[in-house]
Amino acid sequence: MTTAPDAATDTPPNFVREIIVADQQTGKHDGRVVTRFPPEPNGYLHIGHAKSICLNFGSAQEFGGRCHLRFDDTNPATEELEYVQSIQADVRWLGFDWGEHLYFASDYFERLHGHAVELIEAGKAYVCSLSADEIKEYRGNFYKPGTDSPYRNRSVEENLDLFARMRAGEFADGAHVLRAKIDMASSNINMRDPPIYRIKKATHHRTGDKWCIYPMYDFAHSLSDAIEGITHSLCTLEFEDHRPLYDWCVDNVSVPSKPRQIEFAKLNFTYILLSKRRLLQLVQQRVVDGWDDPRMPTLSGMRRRGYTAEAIRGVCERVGVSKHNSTIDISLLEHAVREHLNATSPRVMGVLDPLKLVLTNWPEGQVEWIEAPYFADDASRGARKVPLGRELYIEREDFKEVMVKGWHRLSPGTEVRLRHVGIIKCEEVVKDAAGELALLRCTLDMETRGGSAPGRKVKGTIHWLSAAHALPIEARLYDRLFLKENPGDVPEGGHFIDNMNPQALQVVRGAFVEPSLAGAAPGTRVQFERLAYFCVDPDSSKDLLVVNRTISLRDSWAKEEGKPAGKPAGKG
RNA sequence: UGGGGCGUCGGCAAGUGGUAAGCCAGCGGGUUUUGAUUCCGCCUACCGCAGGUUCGAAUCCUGCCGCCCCAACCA
Repeated sequence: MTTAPDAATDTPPNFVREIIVADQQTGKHDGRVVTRFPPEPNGYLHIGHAKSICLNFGSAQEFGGRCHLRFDDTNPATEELEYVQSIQADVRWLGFDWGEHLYFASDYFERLHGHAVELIEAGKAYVCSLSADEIKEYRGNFYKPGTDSPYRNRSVEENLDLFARMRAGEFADGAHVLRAKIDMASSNINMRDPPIYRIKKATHHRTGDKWCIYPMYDFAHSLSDAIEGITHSLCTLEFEDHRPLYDWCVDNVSVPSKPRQIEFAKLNFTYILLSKRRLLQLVQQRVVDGWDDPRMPTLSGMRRRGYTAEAIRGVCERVGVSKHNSTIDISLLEHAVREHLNATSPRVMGVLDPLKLVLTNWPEGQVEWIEAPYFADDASRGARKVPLGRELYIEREDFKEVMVKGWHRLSPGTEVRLRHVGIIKCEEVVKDAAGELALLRCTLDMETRGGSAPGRKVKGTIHWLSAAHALPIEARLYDRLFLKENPGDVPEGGHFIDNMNPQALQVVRGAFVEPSLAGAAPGTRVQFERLAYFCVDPDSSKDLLVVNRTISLRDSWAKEEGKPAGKPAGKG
């Protein structure tokens, strides 16, 4: 009994992999592994889908199989071409490739229809003319078995005729439905003669008006899997009750293979909402700026925000695959994002809230271009030149007029290091007429140029910009979209939108970045040293760079400062 | 009054009869020209509860308890 793949891929073992390994060992499906990712094109993909994508494509990859991308487009009322395009882009961005295997359930409409006829001919399906309400009534409930439809015993001929006329468009929506004849007394309500075809006179985004009857999920999905030779059909937990019906469909129709449905728990995160219905509301009510708003948990939103595919794949891997309904701590996602960005983002300097600082002993008009490496620990990864002049901007937050214990940035009379430059001392604090802090006058210790000097030690290093060269930017600071750990937890009479974080987006104008970023392409990711990771937004123009804060750096000082006092403050 | 799942550290999650991995979070410390990164420690879980089988059980059996899903002509 060996589960060798684990060690090789460094991914934790899980029950799905175990099943596949066991199937390969027993020679089931001749050892082939064919999976599929089957989205309905009725919305954008979000991070919850990422788990399914990684599982399906990942399993196929791992076992030398293939994974199909199949659109489950059987409900023309909710589906759109825009979604089929965005879904493909997102799956590709995540790093997966379906090769030739792009399919649509709608491509099987003719064939599925044939299988429906096959069922009718075998006496295993019938046209039911009860209304939706009546069908519901006849279905019974959890405790009461259903009762047979009065149309259950229509003759094969009549069923065939009726079904043909349904297809021909002779009847209005809802007039008839084709039902599988299974067992109205089953303890599993899905088996109580489930409808498998309904009349829906709607234009389909691919088949247009060719059809006015459409197959239902259970029938279309199971047979599509079988038609494609899917071996392992991975879906989420809520479909467990559907498995008997899935198997019934495959077993009662002449399809070339017998796939196995396996259910796993879907992904959930604290502070994130992954309900398609609700995400759609956010978009439609314009609470956000679209599906790709960087505050959205959609793959397109996260991409625009600066999250990387590697990070998202990484979380999916760490999270594992099980049958528990679980909610992952959002910090795991944040960790994965920081981890990858830390390893890949060039460091540059940007100032979000500028405070002017004058180096009084720096000659007026003199500019020095300092060579600064993009990665402090690896010079081979490149460098850029940063201009240094007499007038600088530093982060307002890095100056405190009144010292506090533990503070090691700038204060009147204290020293701090200017990154890549040397040690400066704050000699004078200048205020404006209104008494507001206007600028700092400092001196640069020329003995410490470069940043260090024997015997000199300063605890703080701050970032800065040459005022004359600083590039104006618009910084969009993003934060969690919801304040509640479970955004879907809404009090009586409340709305989930009430749980939103009004500060989830703060637009900062009047921020600056070093000139090396001039003309940076949208999608460029960098770290603003000591602040956060940023990503250049497509809204940027030649006049104004727009950057999105992907995620802030961890900040143990802020945490320290925010701590409640250990003991009552001393008096006096 | 039904059926289907699931219960292992704060959050995930390994473990499949031999005496509880790992990750995230949290806490403490070292290094550091990012209070970042990194490194080193700590986080002492009686495995939902109660019985039973066994030399030995998180792992097997029984009974409870708790949580999730299911009664669309949605997927």
